[in-house]
Formats: sequence, structure tokens, C-alpha cells
Amino acid sequence: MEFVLTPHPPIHILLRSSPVAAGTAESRAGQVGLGGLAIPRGVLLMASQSPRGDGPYPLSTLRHSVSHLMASAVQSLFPEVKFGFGPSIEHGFYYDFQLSDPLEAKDLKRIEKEMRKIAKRSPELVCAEYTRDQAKDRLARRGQDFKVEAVDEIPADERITFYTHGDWEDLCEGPHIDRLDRSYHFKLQTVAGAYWRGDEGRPMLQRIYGTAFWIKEELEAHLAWLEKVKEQDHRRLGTDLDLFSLHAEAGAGFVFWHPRLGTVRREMEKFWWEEHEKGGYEPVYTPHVSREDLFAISGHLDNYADMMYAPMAIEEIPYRVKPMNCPGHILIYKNRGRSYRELPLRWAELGTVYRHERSGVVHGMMRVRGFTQDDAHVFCTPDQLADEIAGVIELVKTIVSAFGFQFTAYLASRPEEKFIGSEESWESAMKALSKGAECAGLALEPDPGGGAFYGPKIDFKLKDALGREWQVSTIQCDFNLPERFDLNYTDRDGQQKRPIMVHRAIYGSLERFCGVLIEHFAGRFPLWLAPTQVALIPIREEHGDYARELAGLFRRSGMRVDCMDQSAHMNKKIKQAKKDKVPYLLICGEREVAERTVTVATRGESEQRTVPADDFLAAALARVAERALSL
RNA sequence: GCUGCUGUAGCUCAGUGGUAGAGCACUUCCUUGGUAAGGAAGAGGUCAUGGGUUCGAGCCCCAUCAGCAGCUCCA
Repeated sequence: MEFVLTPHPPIHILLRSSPVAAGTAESRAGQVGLGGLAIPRGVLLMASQSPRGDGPYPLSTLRHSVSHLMASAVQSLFPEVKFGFGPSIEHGFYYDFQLSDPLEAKDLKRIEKEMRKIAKRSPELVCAEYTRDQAKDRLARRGQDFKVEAVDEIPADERITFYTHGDWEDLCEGPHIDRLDRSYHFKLQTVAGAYWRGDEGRPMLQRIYGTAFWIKEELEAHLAWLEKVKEQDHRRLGTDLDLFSLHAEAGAGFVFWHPRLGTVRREMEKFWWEEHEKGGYEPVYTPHVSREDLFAISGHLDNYADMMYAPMAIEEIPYRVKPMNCPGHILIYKNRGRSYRELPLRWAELGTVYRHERSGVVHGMMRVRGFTQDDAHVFCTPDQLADEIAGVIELVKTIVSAFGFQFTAYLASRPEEKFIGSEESWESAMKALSKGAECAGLALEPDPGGGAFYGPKIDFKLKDALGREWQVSTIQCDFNLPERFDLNYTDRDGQQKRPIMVHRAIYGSLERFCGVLIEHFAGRFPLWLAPTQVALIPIREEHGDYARELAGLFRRSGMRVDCMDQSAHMNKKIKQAKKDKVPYLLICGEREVAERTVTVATRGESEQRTVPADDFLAAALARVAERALSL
């Protein structure tokens, strides 16, 4: 298996005074080292055998304490500051501040300097308990409005504690390290805006992110990792490898697929259709533009008008660009009467949809305004529902794991506000999803309130190079659209009954999945996906005929070949082919011509081997046929 | 949408109010080469766009567009 994601460097979890004694190294690390947050993909966690085991507290405690240190430094530099929250997070910590002036990069340097100054005085971190009124009084006297509000939200049965060092005091439940001059290493990283309490309607504070480690080398390794991961960013690779582009002239959030990525996508689609045909799906195609009424019936207009592109009037009738494919599939279903004998119907479409995402959220290929869903709808009877869901889960597993991905699955329940349909229908849909997952042996994380407005769903998420999660696959149970569109089938007993719809996507969006894929492979696509699979490199011009002959043979066999027969130095050709991350470079010189062989330089390997050209071709074709991930 | 930052050649970036720069990539010529930079010459930019200040703007101000980090949101 080739190198995939750049793994996060090892972190020594220091457990000496850890309150948690039992469990595996990994679970302990998850609890005490990373604050109970998800362990990022590729992070290797080890119990402590640190050569400098002088850190008697978990990293999350250290980082939380360093966030206090930072806040006290900000207070001493900007006395008018008001404080928000300042927790430890997955890779570090942050603290939110309200200040009259924006913080800049150079302020971070000043703050770091002040932090070292304060730590040098060796202040102890002292905990004190207060009553609710005392606490509010202490905070109100210092004008800490946000903190006063925070006191109000502490449940009645919880202790209210403050942590103090020097002249700094903060409402905080702890725990903390004992003294701030302990040996550790920190760095302030970025400043960004964040709403107070995560609420768009409330003031925006300035958030400083930073990180801290007990061991200097680990801090350095972490920072080096962040740099390294940038090279895997799909936007960077998209430019370097000539995969895709975005254009101000076209508008934000619209992806232009270049030929090389077009090739990758076509292979993804081929694979997808193969698996869907095996799974009993049939292709459908629906228009990109429909009368607005269609989306009024579906409820999209009520719930998502602000994210739909504005109507266009054609002969005075308003039309909309489709934000979803389901109403189109429903029209096909409704086109004639349906019998129970036909169900389940599984209809699939690579349907391109347009949604006006808010300007701040578009991100490379991951979050865009026009994208192709690998959409399908299953129309089935209530009896068939759990089996259908289990079947979709199996298909998700087959397709997603073919790319070497591991996913996390979430069960998303009814949203608190925007939803349609009865409570009973939501409940039975939740049950069907749980049951389907159980049949397929899929573990589900809860996602309360995360459902679609028309029904609950199972979402599958993948991580990008930085460990940020992106939703790809989704399975959505829908009792509501069949109701709204008055869908029916004639059952065995002659009665008209309501079918259930399952909406599902596996890649989710071709754009997003491909973006995650680029990062996952760091641009080194497996053979079956690689835009160029083989580069033929003749050593001298006189070997060009042989290279061209092989190129023709390989192409006729279905391989994607770059025959580099220009009159350039072979060093240059090799450099070019390696830059393009071509899986196999085939060198053709005097010996190879004479023996009808090729010398194969495999991507990621230093060893080369000389093999008969026909043998190489047969082996490569076999690897493509099995969609192997390794070369 | 919000807060902050950014926008100079295909890419990476210099350029603090007075004639637009470098490296790599590209083109041509020379080099006929056995595994990641052979040599020379050349071409390439309304300094994101639109206003403003100024004798003069890549540089200062305003707006718009786009990008980046984060927050919020994501059928």
C-alpha cells in the first residue's frame, strides 16, 4: 500500500497523575489527552515513555491552562478586554475576546512575549469556590458581561469555581496545571472571528488559536505537520496537477473540471454505475429547470427559498434551477399507476443541482454552488424499508471502501424548527434507519436535530488532509414527500397505499468526494483512477519508434498513456512524469528495444525492474480490472 | 452572511508615491542524453475591477469581485 495521508506525528500522552487508570492506551488518550474529542485520522497515540516525562498533566489540561495564560497576557496588554470562552480543543486551544480594535499577526507576537513574562513570575493556579451571587458580583465588577451570562447557565447543582493566577481570575471548572512556569512549549497560531455562544445573532468576538506541548520536539513536529499537510490540500494539488480550476468570471463555487480530473471522474462514474446495476438500480434523467410549482409542492420553496437560485420567468411562468433531484424522480413515479409487484423501484441519476451557498462557506471542491449528486431514490413498501436501508448501507460500504476510505456514520434526528410531517412518521423512520444499520452491522453516532426537513438520515463523513470532516454519503428516510405528492401503489388487497421514499447518495457530491479523494491520495491516484497511467520515455530519438509502438498497443488495450517522445532530455521527461505523479514510468532504450522489454520505475519505489513489455501490460491491465489501490 | 487577512507573469514571491522585477514553468536554438534542474536567447503583466486623493498611484482612501483562516449555515 502506498503512502496515503501524512500521519500526525506521535504525541506522548503523559499519564503519571492521570485520574484515568484503566483502558487501552488509545482510549485513555482519547479521554485525557484530547479532551474526549475525536482522535484525528492517522494520529498515533502512545502511552507515556517520554524521555522527558516531566509533564504530570494531560495535554488537554496543559492547553487549557495555557489558554488562561494567554487570556491574562491579553488582559495586561489590553485592559478593556472582555472575555468569552477559552477551552482546549483537538490540536490546541483558543480563547475568545471582545476588543475595540482588531488583533493582527504582530499582536500575537506581543501576546506570546507577555505570556512568557507572566509565566516567568511562576504564578500558581489557584482554585476558589463561590456562590452564584458572589461569582456574578466579582465578574460584574470587572465588566465581564459574557462571563456573568455564563454563570447564569451553570446548572444549580454544580459548583461555581474560579481559577486565579497573579492578578488574573477566570470563571472556570478546571482542571489546570499547578504552576505556569512548568516546562512546556506553546505557539499562538491564528486569529479569527467567532460568535459569542456560536450564535449568529450575537456579538462576534475575536478568537486566538494556539497550541501547546510538554515536549519541544512534539510542538515542532506538529507545526511541521501542518506545513506538510498544505501540500496535500486539494486546491494546491488541483493547480499543480492541472486537475480543476475556479474562476472569478464564472462566480464563486463553480468548479471547472480539467481533462485530467475529468478522467478520474469518468472512472468514478463507471465504477458507480457498475455497482448500481448489480444492486438493481435503473438509470433516469431529469431536467435541470422546472416550473417553480414543483418545488412548492415538494416544500423546498418553503424551507430553502433563500438557498435556491432566483426564479426566471419564461412566458410569465416562473421556473427554477433544480436544487434537488427528488421531485423529478417523483414525477416519473406518478406518471402511471404503480403496483406492489413493481416495488421496490430503485432509480439512479448523476444529477447536477445548484444551491446558493452563503459566500463565506464555499471551499475549493468541497463546498460549492453547483454540484453533481450521485442521487437515487428507492420507492418501497413499509415492509421493505429496513431491507432497502441495509442494502444501501452495503452499497455505501462497497463503494467507499474501494477507495480505501474509512468513514464515521451519524444518525441524524428531527430538526427542532424546520420540519414537516407527523411525529409518528419521524419515529418510525428513525426506527427503520436504526434497524437497517443494525442488519448491516453499522455503528451509528448520534446527531441530534441534524435531520433533513422531510425526514431523518444516516450521514457518512470522511476526513480531509487536516482532519476536517466532510459529509459524503447519506441515506434519508422520507415519509413526507410521498404524502405531499400523493404517491400511491396498489397493494395485494387492491387498496391504494402510500410508498416510502429513501433518498440516498454515496459519493454525495462528485465534487466533494473527488476533493477528499485528491487529499486522501495526496494526488497519487491508484492506477485505475490515474489520469495518465503510464509514461513511456525513450532514451534517444531512435528509440521513439519503439515507444510509439508500445503506446499504440497500450492504448488499444485501454491504458491511458503519455508517450514522451519529444526531443528533450530524458532527465527532463522523468522530472515531468514524476511531478505529474504518473504511476509507472517505462524507460525504453537500446537494451529494451532489442529485448522487447521496458524498464519500469514504479511511483514511490526506488527499485526498478526490466520486464517484457507484454508482461507489464498484462499485469497493469489486471490491476486496473481489480481496481487495486496499490501499484 | 459575519470577523480578520490577502489579490503584482502559468506557479512561488520581491517591489513604502516618481519608467514593472526575480526564480521556476513556457517558446526557439545548441546539446543525442541510462533515471528529479546541460547551455544560450526570447516571449509573457490595464499590478483583481471600478471610483477617489495627488503634479504623479502597484503602493494612500472607498466600493465591488475573488481567495484564505475561523464562526454561523449546509435539503
